[in-house]
Amino acid sequence: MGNRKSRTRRCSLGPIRRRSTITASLLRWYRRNSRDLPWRGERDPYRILVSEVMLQQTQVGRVLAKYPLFLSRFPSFQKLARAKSSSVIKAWQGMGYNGRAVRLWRLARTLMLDGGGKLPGDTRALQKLPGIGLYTASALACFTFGKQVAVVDTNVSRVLYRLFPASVRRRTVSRNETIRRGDLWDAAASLLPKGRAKQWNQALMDLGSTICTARAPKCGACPVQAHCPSAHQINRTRADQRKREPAREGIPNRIYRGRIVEALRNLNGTSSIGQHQLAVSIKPNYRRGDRKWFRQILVDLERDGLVRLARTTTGLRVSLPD
DNA sequence: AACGCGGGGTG
DNA sequence: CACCCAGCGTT
Repeated sequence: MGNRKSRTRRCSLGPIRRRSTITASLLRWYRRNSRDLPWRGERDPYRILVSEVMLQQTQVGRVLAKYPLFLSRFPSFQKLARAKSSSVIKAWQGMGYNGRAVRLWRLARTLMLDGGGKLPGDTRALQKLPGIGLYTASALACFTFGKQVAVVDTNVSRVLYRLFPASVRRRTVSRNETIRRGDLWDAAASLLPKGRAKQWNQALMDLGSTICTARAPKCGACPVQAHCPSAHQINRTRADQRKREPAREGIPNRIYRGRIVEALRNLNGTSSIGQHQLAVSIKPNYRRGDRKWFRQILVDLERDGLVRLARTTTGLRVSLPD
């Protein structure tokens, strides 16, 4: 793959000489500037998995604050699998995207049930597990099993697009600078320095998160600025017309969802709460006209495994699932 | 390909 | 206030 002669990849990234210079510069920079993150010192695949799932669309700073507590509460696949999903959802407090907690819990149960209690080592098998997509599978393969595979997250994606704009074409611009997926992963794979995938992937991530940032990148401090066609040319972030999300009185549904789960976390023990009392607590001006809307939110949450709904003679009661 | 999903930090 | 974040699953 690093063979200069038979490069038949679709997306050539230019002369091999310049690529070597870039990889060498970046690896050198990384040796002196790597972030010291707790999961980078871990060997246990479980502990790395937890960090990767937490890091899905969630900033490092927030994960740092929650990671140790979660691990002390659930130190292993087995402990996680034996726990009630409600306790996992509670431990997820403050992380956002609560569905990740449910999927992680389901993953642990799947593993204890028919996976021999251990993560598979290859990307393909990993991706079949709940909550593990292409990124997380690749990250696990590389960071815990030492596989020489590319790992492309939002940081890497941005760095590659800026460094190789001609080769890594941007197909669509959506929320994040989304790049045409195939090209991007191909480009990342063709860049991997032999035997250094782990350092290389983490170097790209660190560069993206500390220097080559989405807004106001610090090109003057960049180790590869001399090779970057985008250096000092990032003027403004794109107006990125966000689609409006489903909302009620200006507040997105997902915020109400978050409020509901948070309210249930704060109930004591196994208790549940009546639908109306819950509704009023998460939307103070709750009215009859909101009933259908609120019911749908609850049904969606139930589908996502985040709440349990119980029909009683007095009406609907809501709690965290067992 | 386009959505929906949390919630806090930043410019 | 709008953008941003170590993405994933569904449609």
